[in-house]
Amino acid sequence: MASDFFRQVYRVVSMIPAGQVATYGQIAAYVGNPRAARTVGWALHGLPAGSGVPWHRVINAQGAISTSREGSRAAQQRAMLEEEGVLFDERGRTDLARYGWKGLR
DNA sequence: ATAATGACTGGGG
DNA sequence: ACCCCAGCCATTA
Repeated sequence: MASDFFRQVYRVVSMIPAGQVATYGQIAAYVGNPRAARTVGWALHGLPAGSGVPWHRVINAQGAISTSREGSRAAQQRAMLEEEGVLFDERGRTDLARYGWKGLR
């Protein structure tokens, strides 16, 4: 566990500013593997609570929460994002064009 | 080393 | 918009 890949993922996710969200594919691209979106999800899956990593700011390319397809974590993720200013529509989606993280630039 | 799995993504019907 | 399918990748058994 905790391979270099995971650490890179954690580092990138930690860079996401509050009030903004990034997609799994985007994180994957930042670590050098734009095709490893699934692996990014896997990395966050094994991430313990209180690790300091804002995993809740990572969502799928559709701007929706995919957290294990359902569960208490999904609801909590939505709540945390709303608290940061990220609003969801009726369909549970965010406006990536507005909240999407553009990167460090 | 091979097979299965999963918090993904994009393309096609 | 919705549903289904195939491709991709690192980790785990």
